[in-house]
Amino acid sequence: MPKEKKKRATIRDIADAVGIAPSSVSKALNDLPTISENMKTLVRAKARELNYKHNSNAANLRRGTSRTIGVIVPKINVAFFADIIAGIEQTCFENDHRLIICQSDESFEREVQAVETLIQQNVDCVLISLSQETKTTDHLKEIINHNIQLVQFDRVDHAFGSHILVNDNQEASFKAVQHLISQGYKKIAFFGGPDYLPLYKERKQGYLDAIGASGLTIPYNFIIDNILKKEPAEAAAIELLKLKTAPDAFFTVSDYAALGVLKAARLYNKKVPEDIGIIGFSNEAFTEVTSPTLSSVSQQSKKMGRETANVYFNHVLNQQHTDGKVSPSLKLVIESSIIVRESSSRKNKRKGPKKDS
Amino acid sequence: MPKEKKKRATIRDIADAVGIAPSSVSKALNDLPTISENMKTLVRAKARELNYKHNSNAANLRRGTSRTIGVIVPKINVAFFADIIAGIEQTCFENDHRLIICQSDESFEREVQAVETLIQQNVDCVLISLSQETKTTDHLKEIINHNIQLVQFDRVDHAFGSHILVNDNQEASFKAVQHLISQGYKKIAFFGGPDYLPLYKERKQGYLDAIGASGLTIPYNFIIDNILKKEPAEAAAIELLKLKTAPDAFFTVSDYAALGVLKAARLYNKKVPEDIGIIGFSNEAFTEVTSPTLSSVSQQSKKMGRETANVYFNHVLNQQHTDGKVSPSLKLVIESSIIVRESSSRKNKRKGPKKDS
DNA sequence: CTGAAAGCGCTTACAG
DNA sequence: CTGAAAGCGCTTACAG
Repeated sequence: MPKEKKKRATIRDIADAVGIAPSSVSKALNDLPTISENMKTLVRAKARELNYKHNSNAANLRRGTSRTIGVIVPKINVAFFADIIAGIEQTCFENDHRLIICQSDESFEREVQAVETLIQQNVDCVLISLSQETKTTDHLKEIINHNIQLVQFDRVDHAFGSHILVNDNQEASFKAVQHLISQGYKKIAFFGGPDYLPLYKERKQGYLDAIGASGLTIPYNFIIDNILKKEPAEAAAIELLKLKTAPDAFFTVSDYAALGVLKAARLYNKKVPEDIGIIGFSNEAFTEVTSPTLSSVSQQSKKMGRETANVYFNHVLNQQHTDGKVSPSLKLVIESSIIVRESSSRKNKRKGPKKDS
Repeated sequence: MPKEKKKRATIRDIADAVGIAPSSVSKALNDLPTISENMKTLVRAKARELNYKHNSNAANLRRGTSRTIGVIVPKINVAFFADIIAGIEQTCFENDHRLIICQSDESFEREVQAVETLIQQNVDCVLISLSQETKTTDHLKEIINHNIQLVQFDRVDHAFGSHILVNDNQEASFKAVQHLISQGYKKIAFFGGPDYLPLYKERKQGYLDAIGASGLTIPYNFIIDNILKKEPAEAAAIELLKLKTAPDAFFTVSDYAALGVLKAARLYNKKVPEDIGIIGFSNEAFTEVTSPTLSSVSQQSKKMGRETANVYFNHVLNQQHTDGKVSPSLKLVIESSIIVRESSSRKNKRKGPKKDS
């Protein structure tokens, strides 16, 4: 065997070997109806023999479409985004599209660069969740300017006219608190996030709505913002549990905070869920392994990824094929689900909660 | 504004606008020394004005190289692989390469398809961690046959001649057990994985080596295979703790198993780390939030991702540039680090363990 | 320093 | 049903 690099086989090689024109080879490989079955069989056999691989670069250039989706997320290795990416990948695979992944690392500058990269790569569609630093959206306009489809998800700019996919934070909180009430808890404390972020504002509003709808009265000091981590949650829970009228349940907008509450309860020898109910948010992996296991709100992140990609595949592509018109921007909301585990199951104890996959 | 799709600007558009040849525009934009600074400035200004974006597809086709890396992992949304991908992405970004991600979903068939896809995409290099189903490597040979570089990581076929990057499982276990011994634990039990997998065989050997080196004697029944989850670990630990001569420490090859041991210890009112020492493996996120926090072996997955990509960027590319020779296959081992937390810190209690990022 | 020409490997009207 | 020709947007010897 000679050592020199063997060049990849091209349709021309197949054409020469079979004794037909390259254009016919192309049509045969693409299974166009204008080629005889006989010839297709011949061509396919020769292609296999020559170890021919289709050259996407060339085809993309010619076609002007790349069958590639680009996705930009703040962090690839945060469980929420990793799950979303897994969902997107699955849907892309089903639709025979490639996936190029960029991470902004929460930097506006890197996000702009990522957009630039994806435009250069000629992707057909960009799926993006904005970085924390992102305040302007000129770079998103660039995407549109280059006739590339755009779908925003989770961290979105509502003011920018694109398809959008978000969680139902408010409704999810509402349901979480409703669940606690259904279990007989009456004095439900709330540990929120920084109130200036829409996400946390919504989660708080859902709590307030559920309390309001139930007719329960909650003291002001049961509602505390900006408690996302374990340690502050533990400290805050201890303060509340000291009170004469202490909470009998906690709804926290973070699972880490729920963990802190759990520790505080243990310190006070309060039994969970008998004396104290707890439900967190995000359905982190550890909620399944604590003792007791922690109830939580699942954002169904993998499903969210699938839905995001499907906005392109089902909605945009179909529209383009059928009427060629640009459809108005979609606003989709992914329904969260309440994962009931031990920490909030005072009645009708369940085994084997639904798993989020 | 007219509604028709505006075409992307090309180098020809710039050429016409500036009044020079397209080839000169290309050279100017690529900053080749053969073009005057004056002209470069002119061209760049016009490019910006026309909102020109480089077309990677065209350039790749012409150059025959895509500046794109392909990566195939079993699961995108498993923390270990998500971290590895984050590391790979970071290194690709630093080296101005794109990243195409495929997941085999532990299916051999999908892995073969992913390889096919990446060859078609003309990637310059494939980074792969094999699926559980993968027993043959003809598809890897295909990669080589198409002059594409190949680096295997973590789940590798040692027999296949490619660059390889793996963890130091055996050495890591050795160090973990050594750590327990240094803390004064003497009767150290081992909960392993399925013994037929090399990974777990290595971890077990490391344990045995450390015990052997220390001169300690361990009863046979302290060594139990195939305990990876929480519940079996809890049950097994309970059985051991019942004994007259019970273990005073547990090394488990999974953090979930460590969690089960922790629960068993709590049941027996054994204090951790005073009465019982525990160290797990993988440094899962939850090890930081349990009470007490769990010591664990960190595989430094993000670093592993960076190193994997760097095999291509530092080693392969450099070799190609300097002497053009194909270098022999590299075998790299990533050193794990012992993350000492509360569950094994009987002496010299530390605060703030090193974080794995 | 600038330009004309060829060509990367496909696909797609168009002709026959 | 098959083929000849043009061209997608670049890059790169080569000439001047």
